[in-house]
Amino acid sequence: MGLPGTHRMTRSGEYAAVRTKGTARSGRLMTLAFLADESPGAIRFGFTITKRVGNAVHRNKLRRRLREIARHTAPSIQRAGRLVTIPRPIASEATFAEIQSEWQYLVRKLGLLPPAP
RNA sequence: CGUGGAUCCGAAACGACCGCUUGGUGUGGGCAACUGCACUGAGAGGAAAGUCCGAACACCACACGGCAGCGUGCCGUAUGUUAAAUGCGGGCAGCGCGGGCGUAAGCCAGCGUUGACGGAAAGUGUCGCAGAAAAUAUACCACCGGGGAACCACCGCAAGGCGGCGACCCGGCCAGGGUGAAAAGGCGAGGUAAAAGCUCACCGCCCGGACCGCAAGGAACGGGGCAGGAAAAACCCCACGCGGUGCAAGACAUAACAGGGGAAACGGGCCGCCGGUCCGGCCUCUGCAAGCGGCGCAAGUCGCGGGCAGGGAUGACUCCGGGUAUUAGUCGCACCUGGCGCAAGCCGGGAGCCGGGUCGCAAGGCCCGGCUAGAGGAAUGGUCGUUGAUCCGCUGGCAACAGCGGGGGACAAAAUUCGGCUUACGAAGAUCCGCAAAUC
RNA sequence: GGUUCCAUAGUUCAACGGAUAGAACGAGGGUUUCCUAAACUCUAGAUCUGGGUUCGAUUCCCGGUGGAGCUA
Repeated sequence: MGLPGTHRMTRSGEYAAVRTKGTARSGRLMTLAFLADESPGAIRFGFTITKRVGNAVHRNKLRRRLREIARHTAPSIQRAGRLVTIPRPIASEATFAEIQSEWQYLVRKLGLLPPAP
């Protein structure tokens, strides 16, 4: 899994709820969707990597990079909820720094982090 | 030297920081499930891929009979506990190369290469177009022989005669007919009115076959005028093999009725169908028996009842593309109150490798010990730095190459395990072999 | 993971192993109309890919690619 258990999303119902009820922000490389939880708790992350991205090796690589970014950013996010990341196929060709900066930019647009100084 | 093929090796290296899954030990929390911390070990491939074969293993009733269906298909041998498969050797057939013999048809040996390589004289069906004809060899054109209307020429006064051409009829009849992927033995001679294996020589072919070979098969010799085109990756026939389903198989958590008979109307399973059979249910009988009640001081006896069903609170889980309504199942804890059941939990350790012992001449057999990835919205990683196989650009140089800059490894990731097959794949290296040679 | 199946014009479907691979809708051009629609007419356009069997392959066989269904 790559993330502590409290930060995981494991059921397809959760993904569906976030995509239909949550608010989404799109960038050049990916789309982020967020759904706030009523009760307090930790932020939970999910990743949807479609087969259009490539074969299993490329999908694994991309998911691990996104997971690593989320792992480093998670302590800064105070709100409870569920956040789904859906990258576009071109994201597999981007560098780690490009993915990281866009992901954090989209997270700020969703109001989960204070604006960049 | 170049180039091609096969097999093997190999799958960039090192470091720092931050993480994930999991085994063990210690320790803390919790009733438990579980969870925190510390230390220590393990953590993708040669194809993990495609899912094309096979095996292990598991369950279904240890696996019944027939039909259907599916698979395999030259021979020997080795490896593979068996299988799938692979290696080696051989046979036959096709193609290519050059050579020898022969007037030629053709034959002979050699080298290379290819072959899903049982059967087309068991049966059914197919062979478009073209062509006279496409599988029963018939009709047609043309040819040859006989008869011969009409017409023409000649002779004759005429009747008529003779000759030519010849519709048509009878017979010969497959040698010729520019087609086609394929045309029904070839070639030479004889033969004939013209022809034809009609006859003969040679060659080919078919049948039998001494003998050789483990076998596939080869073959001296003898016989036969020659039938029998192709395709079975068309149906099919023959031989051999196959019970079904796949880890989403399944197992676990003491026990919680047993046996006989009947009916043949029900359900399920063994295989897709039929037969046959098994299990369950139904009816009935016998035995045992929880519980309740009556009688009895008691042992006991009589009757009812009945052999697994019902309800509730809370938390979580299973399931779900979305919505509404409703419901089911499971787990832990607390309940009557245990069990059953269970998709949650847990197991799924099988097979392989290494070492030792022992038996054996050996190949190898047996025993013991150790090692072994176990994830599951799916771990095995992320970032940075150094080095750099190779590549790109620029400059210099005839060239090898040198300098500077850039980029930085191919294909592709376990999902029960193992053996094969197929497909994908960067660089370097190792071994063997071919692109021939020799003889007649 | 396992298992079953499919692939033909832009789309939906045809085609005993033998035409120039056919039809409908769609597309483009033309006729008609003041213009459009409708109608009529013409045209273009395809066998997923690589081998094999066969005289000949969309069809039969074997690899590959892509896609779909079933299975808790």
